[in-house]
Amino acid sequence: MARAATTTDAFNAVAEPRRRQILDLLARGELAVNEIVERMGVAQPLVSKHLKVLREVGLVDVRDDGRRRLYRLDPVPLKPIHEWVRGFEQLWSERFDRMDVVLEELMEAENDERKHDHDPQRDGDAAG
Amino acid sequence: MARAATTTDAFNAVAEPRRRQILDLLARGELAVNEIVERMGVAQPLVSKHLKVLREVGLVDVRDDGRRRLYRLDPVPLKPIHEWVRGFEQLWSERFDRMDVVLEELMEAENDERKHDHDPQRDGDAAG
DNA sequence: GAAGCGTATATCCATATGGGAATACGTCAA
DNA sequence: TTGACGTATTCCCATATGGATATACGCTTC
Repeated sequence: MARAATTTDAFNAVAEPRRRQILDLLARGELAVNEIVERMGVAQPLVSKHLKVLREVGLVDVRDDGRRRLYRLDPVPLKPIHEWVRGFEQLWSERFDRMDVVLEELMEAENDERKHDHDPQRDGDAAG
Repeated sequence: MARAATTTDAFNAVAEPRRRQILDLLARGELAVNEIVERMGVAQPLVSKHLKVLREVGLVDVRDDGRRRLYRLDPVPLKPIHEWVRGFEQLWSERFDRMDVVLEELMEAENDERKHDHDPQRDGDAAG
């Protein structure tokens, strides 16, 4: 019945453009409510409401500072979104129209993760 | 006023779990409505409704086949989501604890985007 | 304590959602 | 044509949204 609450998960929370905008702002660093209000040009109560939604899905943390409240980004709840969409990436990306390249990149990525030992000179070729 | 329509963009369309499920199913290949209904175990009119939303945001294409309608995935509208979330990836991912690697990957991505201009007549060359 | 600031909460409203049920529509088989 | 099938559409409802406005709360300074 009715649409799922915006506080259900990050998918729903982030469907609202202004909430994405807030997250974009907070990506640069901690901000007080009023600073967000000024940068966005919307009413303060509205910003507080959006922040509440973001808090409830864990996308932001709050910290008291005198009579101000400083909000900080917590990107972790975005992970499921990233992972879900990522599964479709190969279906649109030009980078993936040749399977050998795809596999090569995947293996490089795995190697990077496993031994943190990547090749320092690989800028003259490829993709060109 | 009121929440933005589900048909506003992919962000809103995809906020609904069943719609993500449909896209997951279609990622494997074209499906008729009834096949989706069976795999999801929900009422047929509901599936048709969800498909309509997905159609309106361009996430699926339809094709008539006798009295059936075959739905096919079109992942392109997911791109903005992927790109937006990707901007936050470095904030949680282990792969990004080495800044040099991060910067290198970002520059590659930018180059890829800028050169989108690649030769339309030949698809067998370059890129590798 | 009073005033003022920064922020959160409470109403109010129009809107349209996801679901269920019933039904209309188009196509194929007798 | 008649019927069955596969899909889409219509009507109904409870729900809660985003925004506007007004107000309450907590802290700080006087």
